[in-house]
Amino acid sequence: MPDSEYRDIRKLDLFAQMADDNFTSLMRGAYVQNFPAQIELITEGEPSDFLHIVISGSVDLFSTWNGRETSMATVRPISTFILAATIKDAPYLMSARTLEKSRIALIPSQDVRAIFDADNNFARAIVTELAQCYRSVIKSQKDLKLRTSLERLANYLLRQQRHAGGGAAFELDFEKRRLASVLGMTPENLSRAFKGLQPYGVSVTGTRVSIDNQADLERFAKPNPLIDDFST
Amino acid sequence: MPDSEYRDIRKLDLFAQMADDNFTSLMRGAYVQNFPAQIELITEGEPSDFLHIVISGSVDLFSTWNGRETSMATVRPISTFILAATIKDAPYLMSARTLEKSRIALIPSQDVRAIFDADNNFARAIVTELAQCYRSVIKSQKDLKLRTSLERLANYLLRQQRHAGGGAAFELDFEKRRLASVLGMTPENLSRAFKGLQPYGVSVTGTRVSIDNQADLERFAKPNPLIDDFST
DNA sequence: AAAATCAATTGATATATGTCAACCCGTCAG
DNA sequence: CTGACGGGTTGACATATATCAATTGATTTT
Repeated sequence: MPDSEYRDIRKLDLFAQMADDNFTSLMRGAYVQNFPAQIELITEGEPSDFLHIVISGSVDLFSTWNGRETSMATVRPISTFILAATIKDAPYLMSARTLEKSRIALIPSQDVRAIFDADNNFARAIVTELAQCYRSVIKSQKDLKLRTSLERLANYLLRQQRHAGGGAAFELDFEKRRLASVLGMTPENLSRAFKGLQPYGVSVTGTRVSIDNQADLERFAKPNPLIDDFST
Repeated sequence: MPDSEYRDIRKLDLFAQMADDNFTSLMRGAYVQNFPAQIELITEGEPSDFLHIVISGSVDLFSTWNGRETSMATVRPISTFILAATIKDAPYLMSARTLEKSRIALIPSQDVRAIFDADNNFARAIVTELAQCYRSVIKSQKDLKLRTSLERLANYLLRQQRHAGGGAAFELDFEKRRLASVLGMTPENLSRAFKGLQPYGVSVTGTRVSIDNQADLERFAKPNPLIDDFST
């Protein structure tokens, strides 16, 4: 692993405070691999052998049941996924596939658990990370249960806009079919939802979105920090 | 606080392994109170001043947005809630109200965070607890996104049946209107869903449910451990 | 360039779910 | 006893969302 990657991983909240020895030892056991797009990295139900870190590219976390599939989240550099399964030594609840060519570090789960037992700072960082993950899913759950698909899209656009810097025009960072799945609707319905937001000043061309009437859209979307803020 | 309660709380996974001194110190700062039914204990958005422990009774965790309300979970003795907010020192994402007369212990959040910093066993227990909570919400999310309301009800009944000991007949432990909210549907729709399960051998009288054709119902519900098992 | 592919869109239609109003039936207070 | 209340149910209807089939448009392959 190049030094720059090593340092980038070290900077993650999860690893920043742990003892040098322990971090080095974790990394010594790690594999780093380049994967092409559309490779299934893990399959739900399997034992959690590795903690994964996305170094570059992006990864889709999804789940299936009875022939249906839904996208649960997208992981972008640099962050980890499958932490809860690793810590609990329990089966993966979600599958993961690369969305594009991606570079992934794999840390054996038993190493993570061993260092977790030995390094208190690491253990604390894991608590913070898990609490963050937990709260994110709760927010997503509220989004799903309290809003219609049109409202979910409107709020997603506002979040994405802010994430992109706040300008009136920005790019979707999803393929639309996957955005639909993340938002809990069909691609057809997403197309119609975009049209449904036209009266509020939303226009779309390809992946480029432009919000022409910020106030109108916000009045409709009613964004709420307890659902839409990433940080809290 | 009576000794028996003290010991029951001590037995919780969250507190079982921590040092005696630290547990005692946590409990010394705790308030224990009896609340009548339908009291709002906490309101989403407020700072998380206390970690709550339900000693007896039951508590509904719910959220609201734009005049709508949805039930997120029910907490039954003996367990804690609002752990993630306490640890992150972040606002509550959910509100909580008593469903019946309930006895609740309140531990000041800053005490929890202080002991969390001082007691490694406690910190580890928190990790396990949070990982568990996180995985529960993920399962619930999968349930919501991958299943229709009829399928959610069918699987809920199977879970509840197992929880009640596995016999063909058992009691719902929810008021139906709240069950509807937990399952993400309206009370009217729940009524119809129960009827929709009659062909699979489900009959309901009041809160008593009887599953007359286990195999048929399971064939329809297709329960899956990665969604429906509590433990994993 | 022609053909093949695939995401995105559109229209027609079906299904799922929500809403509203009415009613039933227990419980409880007067 | 009686009337008010509240949860649950039912029917009629409205809306939201999914499904299916066809088309478009862009991109890649041959």
